[in-house]
Amino acid sequence: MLPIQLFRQHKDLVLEGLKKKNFRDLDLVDKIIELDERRRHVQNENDTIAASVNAASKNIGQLMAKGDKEQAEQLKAEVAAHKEKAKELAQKLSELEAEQQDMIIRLPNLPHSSVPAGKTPEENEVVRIGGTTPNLDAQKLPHWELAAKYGLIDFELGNKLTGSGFPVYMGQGAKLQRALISYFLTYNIDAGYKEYYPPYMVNEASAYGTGQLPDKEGQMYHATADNFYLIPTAEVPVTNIYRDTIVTEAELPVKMTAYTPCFRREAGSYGKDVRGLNRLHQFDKVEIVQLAHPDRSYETLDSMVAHVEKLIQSLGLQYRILRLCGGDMSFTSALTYDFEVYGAAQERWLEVSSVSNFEMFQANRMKIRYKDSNGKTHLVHSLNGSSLALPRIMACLLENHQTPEGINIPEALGPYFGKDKIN
RNA sequence: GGAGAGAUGCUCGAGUGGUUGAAGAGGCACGCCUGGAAAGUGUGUAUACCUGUCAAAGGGUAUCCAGGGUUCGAAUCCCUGUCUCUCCGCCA
Repeated sequence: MLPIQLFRQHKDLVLEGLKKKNFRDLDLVDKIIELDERRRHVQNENDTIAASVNAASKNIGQLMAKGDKEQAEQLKAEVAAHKEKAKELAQKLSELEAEQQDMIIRLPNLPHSSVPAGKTPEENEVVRIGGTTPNLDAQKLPHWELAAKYGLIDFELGNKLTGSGFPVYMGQGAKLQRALISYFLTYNIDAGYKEYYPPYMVNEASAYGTGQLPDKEGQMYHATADNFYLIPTAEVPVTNIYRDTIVTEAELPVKMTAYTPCFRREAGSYGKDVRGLNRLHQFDKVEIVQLAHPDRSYETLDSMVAHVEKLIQSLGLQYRILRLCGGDMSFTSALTYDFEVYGAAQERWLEVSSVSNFEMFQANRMKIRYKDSNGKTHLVHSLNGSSLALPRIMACLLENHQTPEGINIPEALGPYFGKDKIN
């Protein structure tokens, strides 16, 4: 949610940003500004009348204490006349506040100046490509066949237990999963991130805080009996740890990491995109989240990109980094880098991480602030990224490191997996 | 799931209708004291919005879990919800 001050002070920037993000309903901006003026006017009236009622009440109290009943009764009658008007204004004010909130909440975050214009994923900018494509022979297999060949994952069994998109990992497949989680977490912790193990379900307030609600409830599984949502990413519970808190400037940046499974309904997707591990309803992910000083959040973003890049490199995978164009960015993001890894058998790029700076968009919703040396509070900037999403990493590890003798496990995973080959 | 108790500021904790945004204590910050420290001592220490201003100071409104209600006036009374604790039941 954009701060209202931004509309009042920099309307042009708001409009420019919204256009870049391909937001259509630009009239909303003027409506918000107009509504804001009305709201302030009404608040002024409301405050004035409330002040007079308060003063009169105080007077009545003093008169009562003195025993001057007559005077008190007279004042009461006077106040009663104001009361109706006061109630009306208070009602009006809360209506206007709600209306304003409803409008602002519909506006996406503004893109950073470096975000390329564009509407579709094709217009994303390739920042760089790293790693190398393995030389696989003609017998190369896609990961779902490798998974079957080595008994790593049973997709059919998942269908039986739950439904499609809920694979069962087993044997060395399960172990590889566990090894990846441990490796990623340790890697993050070594870089100064504090590990958290959060709930897998969140309440409405949390889902609202990171921007899943309203509007995107269709993407989450909803436990209606208790009104909880299964988390679509660890970002939700982890960022909300700091909801409604004020930290000192010295505490920034706050660096957090967590492993969680992620649950996504992915309604409407089907076909070859969802083959094997490419798209699941439940998958594992290790997430990194930072709360940064507004002046330094882009340095933070760069450092997170470098951090994720190094992690992918250590797995010996070919990857590319994209800077998303305005139209392909998420609602809440100001700048997003996507990491894609090349699946050498499928011959497709697969997204394995998305590193974003949300600037103050989430912080404003969640009221995450810091206090500067003058004692003034400001919103922090929030950032997050995957490091990393497991299924597609596993898919690419299987595909890219396959040999006739088995699947080579990258050296970095040795301490966690305990073997250098799946066979 | 059943019964009961409770939710106050950074923390503890007082407060059952009238200058209570909130006593007291602790913590923290700054000053004094000191050769330096401790002790002592003084001051300060919530958030949002409105107003004001180049900034600020200042003024106003709201907030004592949340949302409603009673009242001229609510932290204090009533209703609903949430959460916590204790006991019982169940249970990995």
